[in-house]
Parts: sequence; structure tokens; C-alpha cells
Amino acid sequence: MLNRVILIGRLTRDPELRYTPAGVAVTQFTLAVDRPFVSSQSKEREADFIPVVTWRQLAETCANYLRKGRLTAVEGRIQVRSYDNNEGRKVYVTEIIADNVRFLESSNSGNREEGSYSGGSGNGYSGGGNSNSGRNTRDQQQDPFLDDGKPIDISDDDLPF
Amino acid sequence: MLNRVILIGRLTRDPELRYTPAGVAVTQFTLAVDRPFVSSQSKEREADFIPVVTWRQLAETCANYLRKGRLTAVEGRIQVRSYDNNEGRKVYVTEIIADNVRFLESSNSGNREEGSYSGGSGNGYSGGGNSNSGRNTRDQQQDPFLDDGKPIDISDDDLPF
Amino acid sequence: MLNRVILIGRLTRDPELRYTPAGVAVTQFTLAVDRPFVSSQSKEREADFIPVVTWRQLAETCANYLRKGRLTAVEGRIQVRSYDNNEGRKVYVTEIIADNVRFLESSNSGNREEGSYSGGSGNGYSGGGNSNSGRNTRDQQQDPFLDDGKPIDISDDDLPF
Amino acid sequence: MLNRVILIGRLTRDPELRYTPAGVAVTQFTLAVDRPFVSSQSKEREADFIPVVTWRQLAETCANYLRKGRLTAVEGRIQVRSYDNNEGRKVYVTEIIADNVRFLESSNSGNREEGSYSGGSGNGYSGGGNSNSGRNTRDQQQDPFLDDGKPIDISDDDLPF
DNA sequence: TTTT
DNA sequence: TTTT
Repeated sequence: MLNRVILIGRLTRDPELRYTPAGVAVTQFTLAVDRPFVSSQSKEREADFIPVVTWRQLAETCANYLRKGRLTAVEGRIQVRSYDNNEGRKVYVTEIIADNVRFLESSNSGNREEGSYSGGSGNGYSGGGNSNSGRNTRDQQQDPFLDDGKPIDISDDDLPF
Repeated sequence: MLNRVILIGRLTRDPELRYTPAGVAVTQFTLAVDRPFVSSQSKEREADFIPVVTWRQLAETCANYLRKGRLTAVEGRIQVRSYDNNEGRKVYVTEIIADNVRFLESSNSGNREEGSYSGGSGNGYSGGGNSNSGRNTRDQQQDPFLDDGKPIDISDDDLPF
Repeated sequence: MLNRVILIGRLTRDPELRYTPAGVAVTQFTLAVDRPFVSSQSKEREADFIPVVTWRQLAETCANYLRKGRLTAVEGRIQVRSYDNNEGRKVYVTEIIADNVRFLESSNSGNREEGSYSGGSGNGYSGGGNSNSGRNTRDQQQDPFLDDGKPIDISDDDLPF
Repeated sequence: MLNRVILIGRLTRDPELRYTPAGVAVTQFTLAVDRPFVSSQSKEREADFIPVVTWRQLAETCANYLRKGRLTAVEGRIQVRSYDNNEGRKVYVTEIIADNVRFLESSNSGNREEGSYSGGSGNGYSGGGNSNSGRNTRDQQQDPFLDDGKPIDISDDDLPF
């Protein structure tokens, strides 16, 4: 009925821009969001690493302007999808589908002129191809967003807009 | 830095109240949150099933008043934890740690007097024991929230408050 | 840069549907939102009364389905506008411009099938006229939303979409 | 029932720290929050100026670290209060009562180490007095937060915590 | 001016 | 694995 998320954190890597077979842009990145408390003795885990997905025009803007380490605000909704891994086990993936992303730090270190771009009506398909390259270090079973140099296998019927 | 989630949905089952070894109450339930759009042809998946965790006094209030099917509002933050399953693979679990829960439907069907309870300073430990029973059908490796009739294995150092 | 509000409360009156000179639907209502605490001795003020404005298709849906007393969730942004009253003093009006409204109670008292309607791309102008009537008791200088039987004086340039 | 606001914007002035007669710290500032759209021809109003109030420990932290122009995230709830101006007219004031404030820019221009402080259980009364001075340029009828050099007239019964 |  |  209602599903709203707002996060502020830093990118753990540069964003990954991909295209669906129909040429729809989709960008994925992960935000490290510091937890508000100090975990008493353990001291090990102090941030949540939350995957974010953007589509269409917003995907391309994020790919162009966001970089590893940048402080970023994200607004969107939680989505849970699942797939079967190669042991036949169902794996659940929870992601934030963002419709609004604010760049709280710009490239020039003196950040008084931060940009801000939001999603919405824009469709903004700007060509096919795949601007991504060479970050194939993750386990394909663990992460369906793995970049294998080919358009990702998402039916356009699955698009949330 | 900032991590805020607000959901409105319906419980997929009755909530599960457990206690940590130190006697801290923790309640888990899942909200079915209808998606805002109609997934064109497929028509199969139209809701997200989002796990929610509450602690202490709020946990006990939720266990007492929430039931399967009830429309409920939840406010909290996203938390990602991980554990190793029995194939040695790391499994990530994403949950909402709620600090505010609103009961939008009460038990009497005419719901003009809905309750509302929030978390906070309350500590509200009300005894040990385990009021839960007999729903051991899930794979323990898949879900550490599995009810095995014993207090759950969470160190009190892990408590987020 | 980012401006997000989520409220759950009850309508203090039936909603008011108006039309701009260009025929754009706009509906206003007020939500009574109970405060989370008990104001110690005074005990008088226990809710905030927060004005909400919706536009276009969402305005017409709200006017059709919302009624005084109904529990309702609203998502939107805070907007502050000002006007000069007849003593030449600037008066500030703070409203929630809603883009998503959820009806948590339906007309039939057994509320298991609540509706839910959100804003967005819809334009949904459904005729001119003014379905409103006879509530002219407020001071025009105090409230530009006063219903005087004529289309309200809002330039279409002021529309937030 | 539920009342949640999240804003990101810039301070229009340095924050104002005051104390109630009972010595409780309260800090007020205004956030300029840019609107997400371009108001077609008029071009005049492109931001909302939203008053924010913080209490106790959080008030003192804000007074110490926030400055005019700083990019800041605020989380809280909307509160509407009223008073009678000297023409006997009731004036409504809408403010955000913040319980979490994030400093997205630190004093040193290279802002890689932004601070972040949240409210909560802290009580943090650190003395009486009034650290504020000389900004009495606003109309008292317009702004009950006007600094007149004396503790403000708020009964401790009015405190929201 | 206010809702349950 | 799922709610209305």
C-alpha cells in the first residue's frame, strides 16, 4: 500500500550502467549507510550496505555523475525479487528502486554547488551498447547484476514503470 | 548516515515472539506491501514481502495485538545482516528494524478505534520463556528466525538499542 | 533538495474540490494527526491539524472517496506560500502537496477492502464547474482556499507539476 | 497517528539557541529547500523556507556545529502551534520538531568527514543563560522565536519529550 | 474552526 | 512460504 525509503550514505564503488534487451537503461550501485549506534564490544559491523537500482533517465544521470565514495541521498521503495541459484535454492534479493537521487558532493572537492536529479516522466533511452567493462569479480550466483558484457536478462514486462 | 523506511501493508502470518538468551523480547513478522503498478502480462507478482523485526516493549505489544491479515503501518530502518548457510555460502538477510508500529485495524471488525504503539525508551522485559510453538518447517540455514523451541542465538551485544 | 512527508490521520471535514480558471482540479482537506505523547497537565492539545492539497486526477479521486473522519495516509512534500491579508500583513501558509493518498478505511464500515490511489502522470481534468457549495464562513484574507462559488484565483503557472 | 518528515536543505542563517525558564535548550533555524521543478515564467519562488526546532542535547549540538549556508538533513515531525497576535488574530505556526539532524558539510570546505548527531534519550542541559544576541530585526508578531534577550516564554509542560 |  |  505504501512503501517509502530515504537513505543517505556513500557509494561503495562506481555505479554500473547496463541496458535491458529492449534498450532501457538501468544503473545499480550500493550505498554504505552508517548505523546510528556503536555496536558495543564487537565493533565489526557499523554500516549497512544497501543495493540501489535506478531506471531510464535517472539511471544515465547516476552513471554519469556518481562515483565511489560520494555522499548521496536516495529516495525510493523497497523491492524484493528472487531467483533460483545453481543449487536450485531460491535466493531473495532486496533492493531500493530509486525515483529520486541527490548528489550531496560534486566532483570538485569544494562542494557548494551540489547537483540534484530526480526521476519521473523522463524516458531518456540514449542508445544501446554497454558502457560498462571489466568488473566480473563477483559470483554470478550471488549477484544477478554481474556484468558479463551482454545486455542483462530482464524482460521489459518486468520494468516497474 | 540516514536510513528511514515507512511501510503500510498486511501481515502474512501471526507475529512470532522470541527471547534472546538474556531475555530480551524480539518479534518478527512479514508485511505484504502491494506494489503501486500492475505488472503488465505476467500478473503474478504484485506485492513485496518485507520482513520486520521489533525489540523489547514494542515486540511484546506487536505480539499481543497484531494478527495475520491486519493492515499495519511500520516505521524503522533497513538492516542487512548475513550468515553462512550449510553450503558455506554467505546469505544476506534484509529486514526492517521497526521503532514505531501503528495498528490500522483492530480486532473488532468495525475499526474505528485503532490502536497505536511506538517504541523508544521502554525496556519492557516481561519474563523469559518462549511463547511460540510448532512452526518448524523452515530450513534453519535459510532463516535464523526459525522457531526451534529454544531461545534464539543472538548475543546481546548485537542488540541495536 | 529533498522534501518528503508521510502522515496518517483523520479528515476533520469532507474534502473541498475546486477548479483553477484553466480547469485544473484541486482538492483541499485537513488531517488531524494525533501526537505520540500525552501533554502532561494541560491535556488540551493532542493532535496537529495539517492542511493537505492534491491536484488533477488525485484531487478528483480524493473528493470522490474521502470523507470526514476517515483514516488516511498521505505522502507528499511541504510547501510554504504567503499572501498579504487585508491589514497588509504577510501571512504564511504551510501545506502538504500530496502525490500519494491511501484510503485506509472504506465507506462500508467493515474495512477489509480499502482503496488506494496515487498521483503521478495522470492529468484527468474531468470538466469545469464547481461541485462545491455553501461553506463561505471563513475570512477570505485568512484563507485563499475559501469557497466563493467561483473558480479559485491561481495562475496555472503556479501549478507544481 | 504517524507524522514523519525528512528534509535536505541549507540554513538561511546561523541557528538560534535559547533556553526555557526551566533551562531546557531549544534551537531554531530555517532550512531553504529547493523545489524539484522550475516554476515556468514567474521564476520568483523556487525554494521553501521551513522552520526547524530542536530540543535539549540536539539543540546544543546544532547550535555548536551548524552555520548559515550549510547543507543539512533533518528528520522529525510536523507540529502546528498557534498564538494570538496583537490584533487579536490567531496566527498559526508550522514547524518541524527534529529528532535527527545530519551535518552534510563540515566547517573545513573539503567535506569528506561530515558529522552526524541524533536526538533521543540525551538530556544534556548544560547551564542556563542565553548565548544569543543582537538579531532583533524581525517583527515580533511574525515570529514568536524573536530573540529579545530573555528566556522564552514556554512552559515546561509544553515540552514535547 | 477541527478527527476517532 | 505469503496479505486483502
